[in-house]
Amino acid sequence: MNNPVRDAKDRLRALIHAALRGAFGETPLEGGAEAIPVEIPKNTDNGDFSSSVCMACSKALGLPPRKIAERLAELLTKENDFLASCEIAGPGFLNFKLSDKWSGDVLRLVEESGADYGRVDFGGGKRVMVEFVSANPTGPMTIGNARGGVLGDALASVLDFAGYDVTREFYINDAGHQIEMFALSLEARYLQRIFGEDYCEFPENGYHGEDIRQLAFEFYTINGSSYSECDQRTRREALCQFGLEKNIRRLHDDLERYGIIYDNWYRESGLHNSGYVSETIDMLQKRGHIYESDGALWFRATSFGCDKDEVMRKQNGFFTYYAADIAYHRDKFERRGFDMAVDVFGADHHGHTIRFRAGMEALGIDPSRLRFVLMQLVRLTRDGEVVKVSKRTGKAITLSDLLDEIPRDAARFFFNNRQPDTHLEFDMALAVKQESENPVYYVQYAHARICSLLAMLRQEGVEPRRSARLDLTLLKQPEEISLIKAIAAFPEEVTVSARELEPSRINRYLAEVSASFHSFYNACRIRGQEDGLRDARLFLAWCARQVIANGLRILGVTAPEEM
RNA sequence: GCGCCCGUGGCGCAGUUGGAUAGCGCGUCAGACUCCGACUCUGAAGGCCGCUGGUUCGAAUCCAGUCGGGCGUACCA
Repeated sequence: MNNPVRDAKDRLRALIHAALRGAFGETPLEGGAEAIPVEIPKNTDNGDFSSSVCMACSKALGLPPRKIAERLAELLTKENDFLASCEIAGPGFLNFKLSDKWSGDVLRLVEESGADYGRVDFGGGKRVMVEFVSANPTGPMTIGNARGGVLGDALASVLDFAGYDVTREFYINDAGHQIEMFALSLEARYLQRIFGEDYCEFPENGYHGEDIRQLAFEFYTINGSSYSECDQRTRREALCQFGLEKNIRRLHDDLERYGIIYDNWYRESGLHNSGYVSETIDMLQKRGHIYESDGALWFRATSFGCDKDEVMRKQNGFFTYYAADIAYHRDKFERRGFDMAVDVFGADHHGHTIRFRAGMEALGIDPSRLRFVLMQLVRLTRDGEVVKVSKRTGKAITLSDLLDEIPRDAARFFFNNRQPDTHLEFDMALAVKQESENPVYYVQYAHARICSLLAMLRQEGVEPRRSARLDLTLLKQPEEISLIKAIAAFPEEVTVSARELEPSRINRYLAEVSASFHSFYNACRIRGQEDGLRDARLFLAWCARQVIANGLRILGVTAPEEM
């Protein structure tokens, strides 16, 4: 057992299944025990778990739900150490209360698993790649990248916790039109540095940022004017290489400062240089999905549900970004053998999802192996006012600007605090507040409070005891019970987060456990209680600390022992 | 035009494969420490789940339509 909630549900399903067979000789639901609905009721008065199975079976059995419920309840209440009670309520719900053995099992599992409590084998060791941020190497990272960074990183951790073999990857778009523009912009600044501002026109769609000028000047400082006389191509390549390496280094460092470490940085240019892009197009051609028109090569995307075809190779002979991306994703599945690939990107790219899937299908790769997390844009605010630019630079706020102002923990927690597909409001004033209205402090405080409690009792000579020497059935106050339930929910929360690709559930879960702990802490004193009760409660607090620490670790947020 | 996402108390958001009285945080109001960290807790007020119809024992959830907001629909990435 490593998932108490899932196990309890499965066990209840099996019991109900057996009772149905016992009472009616059949299970009228298709799918057998698996299909029996069992859930945790919102209202705790309705028990620990409940089932609406009687309503679902009513028609097939030709009996009113309550009649079915009566027959089942009779069989289900026969002695067993798992169920404490089974009651009939409302239109025919079966409401179950579990015996307190279950609570003890939950806490013993936390003790046994420690830092691994919450790990489940949902992923079955399948290899999954999470590709995220993949910001253009032509400039610094934006706030949007900051959200994508946390989202991707936390998602990767969740998947790891859920039993996948995870690889984090950054895809560097170091080829194509924008890199051309990058090179042209650098060249212009370089030549202007040598021959004066009027020497040449700045390219029309070039990058006007100060960072480009800076890069060109650095290049000049190192190489002097030696590249002013050589042929254009050599000059551009040298400048481009120089600029890219500098920028990629910076992306790497900014992300590291943010707590994000990639397993792999993958270069688009490699796909072109090795001929993999054209090989991929050849493959599509052999399968009959490519045609020529107006001097360009087109992919018949309309055969796969898209509303228009896509250019793969332009009139000018260059491949489109789309062609490279199809090759890149083919590489993920075919050459590197990932079972699943997740792409995290901005909602403004949502049009890609269907086109990417079309490409995979055309290549004979099951498109369901490719999944997407789309995130909406971020709105930065300060005290209710929208913040557009950095006070210091007057330019759009970059990730490193943000980290100059906001602690890493707060930034990481905030950017993951909402479902990806909703617009996220990031209140910079709130993020630095050390008060309960700031959710990250609320959670961290709960952790610190428990640590401090443990330390204090230790000083008084009270060590936490092993569960084997405790009577956990002493924990029966409502606050104790609901804290145990909250702790029990963690593995299932990890499972659902992984299944839905939704790491923000972990934030909400942590806030819940923390609230549950604080309530417990206020209602149930530990110091000064009779030894047995004191030790049981201390153990419960210790378990709560472990769960909070594990959850925070998934988010890449620290779990401080004091604040 | 076509396509995707989002409409839930004043604000920000949850709500699992349809389930019982729609929750949480902030804010508002009223309370709780000579006692384990008050960075905390307890309670109250506050909602036609955008609107209309449909599916059924049962809808915030599924379907159709409609209104409002965001985005996409390049031989850019």
